Amino acid sequence: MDKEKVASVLTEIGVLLELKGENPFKTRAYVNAARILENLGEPLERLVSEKRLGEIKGIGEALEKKITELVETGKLVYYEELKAATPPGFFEMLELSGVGPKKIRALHDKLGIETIEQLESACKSGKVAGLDGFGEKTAANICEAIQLHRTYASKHLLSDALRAAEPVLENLRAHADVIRCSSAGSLRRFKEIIGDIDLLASSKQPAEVIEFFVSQPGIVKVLAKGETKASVILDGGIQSDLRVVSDAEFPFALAYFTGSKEHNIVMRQRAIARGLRLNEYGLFKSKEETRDPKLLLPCKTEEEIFAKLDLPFVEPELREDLGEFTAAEKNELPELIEWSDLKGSLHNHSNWSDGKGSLEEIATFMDGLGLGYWAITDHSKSSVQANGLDAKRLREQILAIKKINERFAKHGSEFRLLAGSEVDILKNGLDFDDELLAELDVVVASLHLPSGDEKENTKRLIHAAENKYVHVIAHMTGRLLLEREPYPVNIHEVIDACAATGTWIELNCNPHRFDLDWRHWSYAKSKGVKCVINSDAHRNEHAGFLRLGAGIGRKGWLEQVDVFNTLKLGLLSKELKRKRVKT
DNA sequence: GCCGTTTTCGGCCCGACTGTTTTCAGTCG
Repeated sequence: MDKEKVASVLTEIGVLLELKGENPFKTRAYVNAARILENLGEPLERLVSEKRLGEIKGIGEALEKKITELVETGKLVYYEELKAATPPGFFEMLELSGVGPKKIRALHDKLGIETIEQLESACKSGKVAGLDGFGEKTAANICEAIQLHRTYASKHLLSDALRAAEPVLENLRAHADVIRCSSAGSLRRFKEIIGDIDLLASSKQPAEVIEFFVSQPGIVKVLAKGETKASVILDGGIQSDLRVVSDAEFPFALAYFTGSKEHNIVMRQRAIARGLRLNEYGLFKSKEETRDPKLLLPCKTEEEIFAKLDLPFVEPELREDLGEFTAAEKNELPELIEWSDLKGSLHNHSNWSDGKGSLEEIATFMDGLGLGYWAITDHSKSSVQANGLDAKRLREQILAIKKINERFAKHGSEFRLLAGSEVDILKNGLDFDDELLAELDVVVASLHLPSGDEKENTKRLIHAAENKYVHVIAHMTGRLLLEREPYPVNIHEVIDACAATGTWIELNCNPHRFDLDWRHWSYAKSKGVKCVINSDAHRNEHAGFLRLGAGIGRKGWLEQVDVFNTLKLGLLSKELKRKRVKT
């Protein structure tokens, strides 16, 4: 069993233990172990066979035994027994807002409820309201939560969350009673999937700001409203929480609510180790929890908080407790890429295949954005559904691009279109022969029809990387966020092959993809593999994806030097030719 | 269930909001 599956079993055990009413710290140990495995730098099988699992902090005797059983036998008796003893409907009930393990347990023990449907009818018949610790209001809230659960999915794409959050933030910023405000949480950390939108503001009149917030246009429902905090559902079904604090508290609250939870725990521990206490209200000279202003070590910004804990500023995208503290202590934090470093995109479409604009329109638009180049990589002939180009049409397109470039040159513009192809990786090789590929400026290779077999997919991708005319492996895993799982592929083996052949890997910045996942870039980087942040544009507006892609690149610790489409055209062209010369 | 340069046992981050409570439990982040 591979580490992703092992990790998901451990996470599920965590949930099962929670439902069982186990010690919450025991629960956390399982969830924590799952996280450790997901971010493992080396193959889990090797750790197991060399009996080195126990050396990892957070994995003790019991977890080592269970993980070993999972890896070696593909199952775990403990997990199966736990699962058999838990009604499957519990998991769905847990997704209801306001319903947690304790309530589920009580509802089951006293009313025998095992499914959402039974829960709904028990609420309606008044049975729930009659229970100890429950009441009319709770029953009504559960009914509403069930409705919301059915209407809205609870996870959202980063791009959707940004689109919903930006106007609200803008309005808050313009409000006279708001001193500072910011997004926080997973949105500020630029996670590819967002649960809800966390917002933070500072003000001397918190109640006024809360009132203003809940009266924003496009709010479907106000879930909760207090003096300093409110939760709403925005149009489109995304929940948004606003917290209002004093301006002195703002940097502490911003750091706290930005998280991640794991990052915060380390920050608190660093404070404790220095005889201080850190919480959302401040950094205090105290050995106990406090918010006594007399003990406060004032900080105007997050930078100052980090400095008082002997650290340089850690960018929000890095705050996942995935190595940022070690790097910060050694003063080795990366200088993260900025989206304005990007000079163009090497994977895009036109109306010659399934894109929207003509070559001329695309060139004019991208030049107008101030970009230096834009590759046209329409689909190859096997992608019939996308109107893929055959060899004849591709050669016509190369000529058409040449003419457009001549016109740009004549008018003194340095902007250029690059002639390319997104060539399909088929079962028996690439969709075009080498002779044609050699005529292109840039070749992007994609696996559009993967098999269900990891070995087969891996082999095909490696084969593509080994072709000296292929510059870039595009959207390596084929995932569609919240829609489709990645196809099975051994990512490390493909990265190794790219390293050996000088092939670049794409960070596809379509917000449904963000593929290759940011979690794999540190490995790619360690192998010296270069990244290309591509918008995979099918219409001109998609150039805006580059901003999102750069943000995901930052999450993957990428710097300008790691990303080849930060190069100016002259240097890029040299790099594009290098692989062909080398082999 | 994990962990330990004070500890091998007793901690493990902690506060706001809600609803049900007359002082707190559950949930959430």
